[in-house]
Amino acid sequence: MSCWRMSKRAPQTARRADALSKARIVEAAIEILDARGEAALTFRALARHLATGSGAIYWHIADRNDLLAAATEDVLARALAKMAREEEPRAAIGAIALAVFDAIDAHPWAGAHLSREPWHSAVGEIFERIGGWLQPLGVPMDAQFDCASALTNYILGVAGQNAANARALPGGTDRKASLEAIAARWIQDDPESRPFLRRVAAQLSEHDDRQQFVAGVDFILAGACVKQSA
Amino acid sequence: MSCWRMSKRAPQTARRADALSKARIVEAAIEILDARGEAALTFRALARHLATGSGAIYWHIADRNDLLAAATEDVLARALAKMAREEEPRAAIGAIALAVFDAIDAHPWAGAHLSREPWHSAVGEIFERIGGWLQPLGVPMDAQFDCASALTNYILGVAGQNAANARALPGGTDRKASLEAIAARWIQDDPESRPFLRRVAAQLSEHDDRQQFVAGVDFILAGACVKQSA
DNA sequence: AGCTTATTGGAACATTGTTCCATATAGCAT
DNA sequence: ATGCTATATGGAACAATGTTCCAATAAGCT
Repeated sequence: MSCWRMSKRAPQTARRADALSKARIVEAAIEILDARGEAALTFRALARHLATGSGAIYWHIADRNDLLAAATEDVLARALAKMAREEEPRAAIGAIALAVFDAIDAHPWAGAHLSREPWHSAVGEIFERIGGWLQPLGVPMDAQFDCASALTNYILGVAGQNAANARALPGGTDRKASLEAIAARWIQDDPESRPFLRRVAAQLSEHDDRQQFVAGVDFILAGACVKQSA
Repeated sequence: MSCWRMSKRAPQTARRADALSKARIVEAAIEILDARGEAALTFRALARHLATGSGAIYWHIADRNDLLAAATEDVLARALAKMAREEEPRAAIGAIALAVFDAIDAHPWAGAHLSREPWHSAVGEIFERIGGWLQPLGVPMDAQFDCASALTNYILGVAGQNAANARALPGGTDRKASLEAIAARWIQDDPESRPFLRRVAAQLSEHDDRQQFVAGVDFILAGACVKQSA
């Protein structure tokens, strides 16, 4: 109800040296999320980490979703800010996509949140940054919106999958073995079935996610450039 | 612990006319999911719907996730089965993609589940069906795996977003108004900021999701066909 | 100094998925 | 028919969670 700051000014003067604030709460949340995953972020764990009670936390944030959104914003804004600047359109778009990919690879819970809430401001930022390069890249005017959308959808899709993988393969699990197990289940028993999967099974268990991600971005860009202006 | 059927044969003879079974439970779950969304699928609601107790349900399914997976499998298998058969590669891939899109549009919770568990057997089926057409379509051999992956990622990304939209805009909400609100938040106040988003804001709030989805598929396919064989 | 408001900590609540268990039923052997 | 055993059922009980509530505190203002 009475959320953060209905007062006139921001509370410049801290209550104590370690006073609570949205920023400090988000920081603590990110620590927990990175260390032990999304399921470990409970209000009790967070309160313990901050040496306070859950009620105090609710004074600064609206609810758990608000907290996850703020943590996601934090992580993505930082990643996009310290991105290398590029001059050439294709390289620039690739750099943006990879910055997002790497941020989500490092913080899979953020990817899960973006998939769940695609209207998050970070998505707007990604959409804008990518969209701005489509004209210089030579994507026809009437294809630019669809192209930016396709790229955003693709990036969010990969984000969600990375988050799912991180959830399923917590550190220490043998990635290759897990992928082989999935491939085996997909291929099924019948030796006639699923010829395509059989053919690419080795690639499935050995491929590099990051490299494959870039390949997908390149497909979309190449396809959008090829498109004839109507 | 003792999951379904450790007995020698399947229980051919039903206990009662309305005996419980995994199929009946999944059917009831789908009814609840379609009618009132994913959050409404609780074991208590399900037990009430089936006029039984939650313990009885656990005899047939492992846990909530197993139930969602089975419901997703059901819905997607049905959609892929009754798909129109196509002869031409591009049309065939489009038809597969649209069958998945439409199934998830009708059952957004299934999209959410697929995003959360990309190793679901339905994803294997989609991957295989699409992959099988890439050779006839003319996608270079060494690009086929990446192309099928990109398409699958893209489809799952859109699936997740559709699920999120359905969660945020339950029937009756004005879609256009909601999209305009998102666009306004994304564009921010500063009239100089976000030029691309400003330019496409109208498209953002008026576009057709299904048509835009197809455009994205076409980009990926066109891009994959253009790619030079290394 | 007193008063008001912002903030805190933790108890209490409602709801969830899941487990447990006492009971009932069907099929089978005798 | 009659008991026996594995299968199946219904609902109570449990642990965990997000959220709300509230009494107590500390800061800033007059």
